[in-house]
Amino acid sequence: MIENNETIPESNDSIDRLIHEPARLKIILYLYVVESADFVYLLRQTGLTKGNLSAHLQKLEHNGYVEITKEFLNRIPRTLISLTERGKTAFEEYRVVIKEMLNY
Amino acid sequence: MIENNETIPESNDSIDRLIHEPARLKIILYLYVVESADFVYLLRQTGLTKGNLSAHLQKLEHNGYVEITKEFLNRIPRTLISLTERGKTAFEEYRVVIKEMLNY
DNA sequence: TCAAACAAGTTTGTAATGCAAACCGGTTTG
DNA sequence: CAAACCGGTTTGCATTACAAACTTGTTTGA
Repeated sequence: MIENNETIPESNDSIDRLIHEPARLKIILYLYVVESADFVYLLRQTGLTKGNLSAHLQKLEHNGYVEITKEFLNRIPRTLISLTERGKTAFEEYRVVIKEMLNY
Repeated sequence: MIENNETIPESNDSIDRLIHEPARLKIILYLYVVESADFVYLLRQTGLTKGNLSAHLQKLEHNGYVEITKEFLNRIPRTLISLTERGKTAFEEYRVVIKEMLNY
């Protein structure tokens, strides 16, 4: 039923939860400076477990924030990950939002 | 079932998830400037639903970040919420951590 | 007068999420 | 040629955020 005259929550939450999640924030921070990294590198840098990293990367990929390409480097698979333009922009916007919130 | 989490110091320089959650971050931001607010005020300011606000406040209270006192103002209940010293410190530390992270 | 509406929260049910263990296909090693 | 190893992915589980439903008490109004 329709009800309740409570304040309508502002749908404009503005914090991008996809980036906000600490594990993904870490990932993005690395990608932002490196421009391209492979799975193993991120694994070491972030300290996440493999499963965890894999899941987060897939989430980022599904949202178009990162691009994942797989290649073989003399028979060994190699997964390259890079921030897309969209991901880069989203991160920059996220940073602005947080900065304003915490005002510094 | 594992219980208890009293006073686990956020020792490491990792992100304090209790503050990091957007809904609670909002709450804390208001409390940080206002020093004391009532439930209804926070409700309007944050745009959260009542249930949601209630749950988050309880979580903050259980971790000693806020103090909740209930009083009656001519028969009407009034819930006052304020940041504790611990909460204030935690927030300031959180801000430093985020700042460092995003200010590479 | 008393029931219906309202106000201020709390509790409950559920869907989404993060996490690590288990798994998998291929490769190297002993 | 089996066992260990690598680079990931999938699965199962515990936690969480969220809003609906409920609760307790007060005001309104017919």
